Amino acid sequence: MRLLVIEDEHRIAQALKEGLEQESYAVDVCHDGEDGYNTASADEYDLIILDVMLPGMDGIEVCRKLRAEGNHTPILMLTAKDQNHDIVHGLDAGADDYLPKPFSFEVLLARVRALMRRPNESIGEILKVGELTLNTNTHEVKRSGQSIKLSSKEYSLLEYMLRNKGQVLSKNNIMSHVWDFDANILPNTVEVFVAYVRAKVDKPFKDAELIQTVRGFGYKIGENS
Amino acid sequence: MRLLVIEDEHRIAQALKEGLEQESYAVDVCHDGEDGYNTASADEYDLIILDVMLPGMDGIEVCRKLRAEGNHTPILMLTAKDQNHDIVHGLDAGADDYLPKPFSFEVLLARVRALMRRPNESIGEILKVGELTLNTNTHEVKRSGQSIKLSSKEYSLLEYMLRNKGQVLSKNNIMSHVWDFDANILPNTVEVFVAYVRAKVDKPFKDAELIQTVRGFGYKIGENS
DNA sequence: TAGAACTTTAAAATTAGCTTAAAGAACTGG
DNA sequence: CCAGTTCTTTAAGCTAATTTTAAAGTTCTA
Repeated sequence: MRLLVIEDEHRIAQALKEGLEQESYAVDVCHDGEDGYNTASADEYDLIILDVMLPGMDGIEVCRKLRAEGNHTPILMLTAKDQNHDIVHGLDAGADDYLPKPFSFEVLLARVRALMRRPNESIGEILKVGELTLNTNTHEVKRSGQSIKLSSKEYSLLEYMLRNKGQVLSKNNIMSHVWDFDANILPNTVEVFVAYVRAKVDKPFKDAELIQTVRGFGYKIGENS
Repeated sequence: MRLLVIEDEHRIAQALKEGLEQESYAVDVCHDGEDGYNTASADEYDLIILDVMLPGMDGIEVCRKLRAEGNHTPILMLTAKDQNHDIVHGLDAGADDYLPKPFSFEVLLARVRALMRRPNESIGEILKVGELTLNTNTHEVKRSGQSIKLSSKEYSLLEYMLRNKGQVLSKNNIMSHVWDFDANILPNTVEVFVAYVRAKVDKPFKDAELIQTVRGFGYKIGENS
């Protein structure tokens, strides 16, 4: 779990870093709002500990900007004692929690744990065609309940086709979307991989063939012709 | 939104009820732990405001019992001022938040709003996959009742995987969540640590291998393929 | 029915991941 | 503060799986 601490007082920042590292968290530190904001939006953290009072851009502002750009990383805000308006503003700016200074490390840790405890909410996008499903999170591919094991390229090919189901995809199109840029591939490679995927996804099942050849144009995945 | 207030001081309970009703929440009140616990487990509330100090069964106990029976209703705990151990115990018992008395109504309202915003059903602090458990509080890791000793990095890696169980995590993803910022690590380091964790967590146990390699994509922790 | 378009097969080339060993860091107990 | 220990990281060799190519076989259609 990787945390970002945005706190201008070096003494506190250092203490937090050390204490949290003791608890086996990976911790990065920024000392002003600007820097903190940039770091937070550039990298994916699991939690941000954010001081309200910061030189330049303050904590509320940092928080608001991160939320505005769709960043949902949990934020624990450190507020000055008895500054209720900080708390209210902070929470309204999208902070998930606050901790009034001064606080004991033990309490901080409990708050951090509580915030980390949130759901595994990753919304697994599941691509489907007929009885075939592909879970983009777990990379699980199934047909009629039966699990299918694909290699990396096979998976990429199938995923690409499913994301464009019903459409006819030319070999060139497939080549440029499934292989990378500098990948000098022959069209035959696509044919071979289509065959591999068919062998695992279509052949073992009696019902409709999902992957269809459109002679002269390319391939298509879909339920019926 | 329906709230339950469990608070023995009638004056405070009444003030909360009125204030919250003003905000158009439906509010029920209980005056002791027993009654509060029964009410909370009988009916489905959207939020429970729970005083720690209660006659009979105290707030911590109420909280623990509700969580034990799988109730995930967000709980905001009211603690006595400067009783840090209350806070820690409360959070560890599964409370989602706390508010030290005395508090302004404005702050309470902000906390209530924040909790309501939060996705329900936050995961407990014990992470599990099959027979494997990891206690994020004590850092204890067990499989089939047997205690397993992990180093700090090994622990971090396993925790991260468990928090994202079922999902395929690329080496890069793992690198950026388990190691910090300036950590220049090779992907091979991840491979080595996965091997270490496997050696302690999977190898000594005959049953299913929990940590799976998804060739070309990364690693996944989960019960079955 | 000839030729283009696709399929299949099998072998060669490449790569990902595992293992091992050893160097360097960070702790620990005296 | 130092020596021994444990933990973290790198590097290199190995294996097995995947990717790619090439060539021979089929099918379709004009």
